[in-house]
Amino acid sequence: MTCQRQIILEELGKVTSHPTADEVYQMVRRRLPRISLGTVYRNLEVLSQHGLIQKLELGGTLRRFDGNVDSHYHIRCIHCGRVDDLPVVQPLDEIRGRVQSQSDYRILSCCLVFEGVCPDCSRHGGSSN
Amino acid sequence: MTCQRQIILEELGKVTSHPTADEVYQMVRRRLPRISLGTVYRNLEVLSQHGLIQKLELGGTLRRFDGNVDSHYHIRCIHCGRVDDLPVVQPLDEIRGRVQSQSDYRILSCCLVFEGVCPDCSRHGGSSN
DNA sequence: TTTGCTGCAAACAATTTGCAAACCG
DNA sequence: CGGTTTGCAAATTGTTTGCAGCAAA
Repeated sequence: MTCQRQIILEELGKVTSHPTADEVYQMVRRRLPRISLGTVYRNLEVLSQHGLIQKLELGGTLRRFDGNVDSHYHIRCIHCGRVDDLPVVQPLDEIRGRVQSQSDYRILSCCLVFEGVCPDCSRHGGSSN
Repeated sequence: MTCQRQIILEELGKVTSHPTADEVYQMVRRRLPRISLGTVYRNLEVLSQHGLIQKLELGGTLRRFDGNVDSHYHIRCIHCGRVDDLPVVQPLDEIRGRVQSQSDYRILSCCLVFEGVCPDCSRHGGSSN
């Protein structure tokens, strides 16, 4: 656990915004101005493989990262790209168990992803990215 | 509906393999040797916006396309990247309704994505891509 | 001294775009 | 004709990699 890795983890823990790799880079750079984007990518990868953060691949172009490793749902705004957490209305483990019994894959994980329009974009007619 | 667009749609309807854009390009090229990859991308986009096909963003690097537009689950093998359909153990509309009542997003769609190891990769110890 | 990590820059892969010609209505 | 779509090639975007120097064990 290098200093860079530690700080990346800390910064991710501070926010609930599901930042992209580049956003993490910007956040971390305030504390480590000389860190490189490559290092950020490498450490995000290592951290997620150790289960300390979650790598989110929710569609849209960008990969995002989440300091909250508990299993939960996400929703992405198709207008602005913002990603939020959703209340869990049913444990995914339950669905996963039922699917597992019907599939000959060995299931390792599952995620439930919603797409929609966030409150801000609904209000403003949803301009921009 | 141009000739190219028609053929792309037809070819997608023939398979259940969730091909990538490039795989669609290879399929279509057998019938239209002079079609370009750019045209394939453009038409896949148009077709999915008109709800004639489904664009899948299941994680992993590649975007995939599905001629089956009914709402269903998918599973992706983390070893070989193969994508299969799964038996639906609970309608997504039901979960979606429950989430909608708790969220201030306007929900447009949702998808349930599983990750695991496919039977082939399980057997062979799961080499390769 | 070996091992792993960094910053940097170049490489990559998937997708998108600009453009002139071809096509369609 | 006017708008759309095409093939082609070049550009863009997000991410990964090679490498030489550093730091820690």
